Amino acid sequence: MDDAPTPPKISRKSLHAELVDRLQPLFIGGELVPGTKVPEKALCARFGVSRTPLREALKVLASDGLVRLEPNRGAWVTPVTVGEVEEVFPVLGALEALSGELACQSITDEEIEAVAALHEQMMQSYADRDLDAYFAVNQQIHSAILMAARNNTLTTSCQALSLRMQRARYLANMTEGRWFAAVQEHEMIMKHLAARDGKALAQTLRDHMMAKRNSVIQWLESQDTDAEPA
Amino acid sequence: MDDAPTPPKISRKSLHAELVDRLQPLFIGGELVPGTKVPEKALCARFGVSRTPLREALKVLASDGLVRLEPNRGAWVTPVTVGEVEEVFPVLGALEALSGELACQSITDEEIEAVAALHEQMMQSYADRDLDAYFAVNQQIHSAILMAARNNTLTTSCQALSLRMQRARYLANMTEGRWFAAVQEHEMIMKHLAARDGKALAQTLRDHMMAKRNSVIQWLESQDTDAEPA
DNA sequence: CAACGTAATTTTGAATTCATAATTATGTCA
DNA sequence: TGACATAATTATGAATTCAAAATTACGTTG
Repeated sequence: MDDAPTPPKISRKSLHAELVDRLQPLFIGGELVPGTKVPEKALCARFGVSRTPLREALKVLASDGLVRLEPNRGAWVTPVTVGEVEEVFPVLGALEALSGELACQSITDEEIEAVAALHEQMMQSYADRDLDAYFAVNQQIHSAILMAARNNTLTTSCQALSLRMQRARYLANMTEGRWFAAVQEHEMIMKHLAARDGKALAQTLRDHMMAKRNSVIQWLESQDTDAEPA
Repeated sequence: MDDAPTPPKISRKSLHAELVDRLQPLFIGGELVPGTKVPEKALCARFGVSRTPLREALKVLASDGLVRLEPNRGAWVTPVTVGEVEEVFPVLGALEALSGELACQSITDEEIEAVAALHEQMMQSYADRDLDAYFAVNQQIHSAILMAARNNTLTTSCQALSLRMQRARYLANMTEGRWFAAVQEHEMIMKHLAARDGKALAQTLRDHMMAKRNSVIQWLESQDTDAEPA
């Protein structure tokens, strides 16, 4: 039957790029723990590749800030510090604000409907108290807005920074109060997007980011004071 | 005398990082021409290194958008297209706007004086019609504001994008009118910074970026119509 | 037995090697 | 001569190898 009229992929991406994609989830998922060493040898074995492409991938991840390369001492998973979080969120806020403004200029009615559908789905996840599902859909919404901004550079920059913060956000169990507030912020986001009010959407997204920032920092600081006096 | 009480550098940075630093100027300086192939072999010979660290450096530069890696076809210098410029400048504008806002919150009187000195120097370069000096000091001013923002992530993101645009900006000979306008924009920037008016500085920096964007695009389009009908 | 110094081991960084893909050169035939 | 097919060459991607650095293990001495 399928005598290959379409080669599954004209050209598989190079090994190091594949590895970058496969390693990222390990950071988000918490398998690679901030502050610990990246087990080069184990990862080579796991993915069945030699050290050359793996080390190339680590260089790229290092330039994205996910790992830190210490000369002659290997690669370490970048620790999630209060300082880092304080730095990254404002930048992310500025970028998301821009994405909101641009999205309002270019988004189609169909795309707005699609975001609205995701929004409803997220509200359902909130009602169900399903945090994993909530996070996943939340991510999709921000992604969809980014897509509607029609700016690939912006998308790339956002995603790189977002990745760094996601490991923190995933760990940081939201409080009930913060979760409720986040949901309300998303109602606003949806409203401004539907009205194509770029200025308002930008400001709401920026505020949303800063609120997330505060939430994560609060959690980080509570962790510090919990763990320190052991 | 100096029997090494301080080793010049506790540890030299790794070869690939050194290469990244040494390759970047070749992009800005125009030695590596947009759209052409990166001469891997020649660069290895030039820097006296093997292909491994050079290829690692190329992976990093690719993730910064300076080169494009085509599987099995090597590395190509990313072409400077109208589309790219239209994408990057707004992002750069958002980031510089943030840098202005943050700088106003943290900058010291001494730092303001230092920027003012650079500003005067730039004005002198303008009076002298010394474009190279003007560009160099201009770069330093933006850098100083970024430094005053006290946000390393922001600095890194800005510089990576700025690098991509610099090759275009360097090529794009400013018109007399544009140069005059840029100088006036810088007068505003200086004024708002001295007054620590974050909002106003942010807006001015954003406008400044968009004006640069238009200038570069205009030049790019004039190039297209010049070159195409050969 | 604690602190230090030395040797063995492991890990890292970078050069080299090797298989494969792409490009160029050469030859053939209409 | 020009279009195509095939062979030679070169470039690329990734594994392997090797030297140097760091870490660990061990033994010595006070």
